[in-house]
Amino acid sequence: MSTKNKIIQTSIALFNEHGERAISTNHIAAELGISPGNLYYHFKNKEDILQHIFALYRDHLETNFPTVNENEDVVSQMVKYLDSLFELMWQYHFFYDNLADILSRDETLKLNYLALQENLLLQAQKVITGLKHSNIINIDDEDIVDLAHMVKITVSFWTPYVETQRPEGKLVLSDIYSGVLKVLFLFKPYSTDDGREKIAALQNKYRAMIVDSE
Amino acid sequence: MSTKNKIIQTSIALFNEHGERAISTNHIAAELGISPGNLYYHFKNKEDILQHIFALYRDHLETNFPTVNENEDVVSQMVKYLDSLFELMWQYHFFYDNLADILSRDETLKLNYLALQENLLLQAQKVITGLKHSNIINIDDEDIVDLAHMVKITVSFWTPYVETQRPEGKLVLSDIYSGVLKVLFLFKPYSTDDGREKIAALQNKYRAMIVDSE
DNA sequence: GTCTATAAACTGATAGAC
DNA sequence: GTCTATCAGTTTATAGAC
Repeated sequence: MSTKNKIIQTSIALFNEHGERAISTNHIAAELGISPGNLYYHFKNKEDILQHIFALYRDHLETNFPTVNENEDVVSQMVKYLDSLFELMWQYHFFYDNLADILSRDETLKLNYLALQENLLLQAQKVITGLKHSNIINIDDEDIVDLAHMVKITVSFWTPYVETQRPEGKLVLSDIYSGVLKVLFLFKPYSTDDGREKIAALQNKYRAMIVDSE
Repeated sequence: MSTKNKIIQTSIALFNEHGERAISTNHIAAELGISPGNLYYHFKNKEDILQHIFALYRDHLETNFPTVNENEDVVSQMVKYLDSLFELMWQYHFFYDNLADILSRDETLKLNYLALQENLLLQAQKVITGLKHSNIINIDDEDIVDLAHMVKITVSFWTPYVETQRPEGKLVLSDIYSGVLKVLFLFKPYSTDDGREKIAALQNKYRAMIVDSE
């Protein structure tokens, strides 16, 4: 792996472990066993590193946008998407632990973040519309945007919520599953008779996975 | 006002304006026109200031816990509570902009925060149970805890969500109202025929308030 | 590409005079 | 209670040698 890539990977690991704020460029260099000068040869500054990390995150996200496979069950497609989404949030959770702060210090990053958010809102609306057209849920069209926002808030802030609700703030694998369950919970009250069963089955599956992983 | 109080109030204002991270004890002293030494006479360190601010926040919150006035409409009691809750979140929004980070640096603060959270979860459950017993909503008892968590996430992260969804991150008064609307939206799919009307009436009221305040 | 050395700026914090 | 003076430590960032 190139030094540049090593710096990015080590930064992500340290940021997730100790928080972005607590980690200086010196820490990153020391962890890698390289000099601070070398780090600054590869990156203009810490902001620059954060921007590269965000680009990586966005790429993961955009290559995993929900597929529209007509032959496959809509619900299982959605759950696959949710699954990879929450895992991604786990991989980059430091970013959401400090979201408002990080974005307020870097105008460029903020603009990139905003562009992605617009995309994600549309994506969430598409998923909800798909569930509606497949008769899984029944929701007024005028409520779709609101529900999409609720899904976004839940996904975005699930990791900081979990971390701040327990004495030892470490995230574990089962937290991903309970995040998926929270989104299913948002859909549940809108479910049709048909959808209710499918959602209940998924809930049971994820609850079992939580128990298994402990 | 005592110097100690002035330091707290100025700190809240500066933290909300520029973010907690960007504001040092030197900044606070300079803004007040006092010396850094004087600030350290009143507070042991920056953590100490944050703990005092949190105590203030908690006191506001606990004196505004939802009243159980049997003679008054349950829904309007709840909305009054939501209203003051979101206003409080606005007054201390810097705290939630950086929640995971701030708590990870101060064990004592984290424990105080956790104790409050337990209380708030119970409080949210009580409100939901109240709505159920008044026949405003219809919800399975086993779903109440999940819904309470969703309400908590929504209230806690509403201000950072709004700030990070627009180019200029400043919060305005109407953001409080749309926060209340988001919580009403969470209750809506559970509403009974009777409750649906009451919730719709409130939605209209808050939507009008948003328009008026712009 | 990488290292050493180092500067400039800032932060948190304290001692001692008034 | 408040100020001046000052410290030790940290962070970001660069210049110049290898």
